[in-house]
Amino acid sequence: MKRAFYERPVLDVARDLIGCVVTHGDTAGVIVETEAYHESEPACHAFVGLTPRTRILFGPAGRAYVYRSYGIHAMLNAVCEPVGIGAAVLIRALEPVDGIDHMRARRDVEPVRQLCSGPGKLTQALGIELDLNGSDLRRGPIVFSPRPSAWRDVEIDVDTRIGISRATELPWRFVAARNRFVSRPVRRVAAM
DNA sequence: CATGGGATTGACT
DNA sequence: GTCAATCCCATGC
Repeated sequence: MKRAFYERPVLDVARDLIGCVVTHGDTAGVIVETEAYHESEPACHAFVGLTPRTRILFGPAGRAYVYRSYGIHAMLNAVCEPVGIGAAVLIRALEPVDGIDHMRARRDVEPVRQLCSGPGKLTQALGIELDLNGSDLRRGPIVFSPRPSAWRDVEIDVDTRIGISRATELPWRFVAARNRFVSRPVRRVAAM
């Protein structure tokens, strides 16, 4: 997708990324779960303002923001909104499409359902690490591409975000309806 | 420079 | 259901 796709309001991008494809090397999957984060709310890293860590978030849209969570997991985000506004979409789950055996080897688990069903799992399955922070999602090595035709009219459920302690009430989690590859089922469904 | 807290996961009770 | 692992970085002295 072009830069303009990511320069829009982060909630729109989070919704529209459902059904799009993430590719890294020989592995790829369809995005089935996302969350939006925006500098205006305290769950977003950019809430604290411009620091070395949040520099990427405030930069040009369409780049990867990759950070380490709990000292263990890498989290993949797509930076959104115009330069100067800190916002990003967290990629929380993929439906595996390509390189499934490679994913199995990296994850050391067999069932396809468990390969990318969580933000830390999918980065491990795709081999995404912190060195890709700031990379361009159009040029690679991580590439985001538009919805395949089968995903054109995907139905999307909305729910509150997972694993945060602040701004927990915001319905900023987006999930492909009835999809079995998500990290957790939706609790409070508000179909769109 | 020391401290504390995670946008999580997997193992275990 | 509980809990520890483990690293980055924001914050405060």
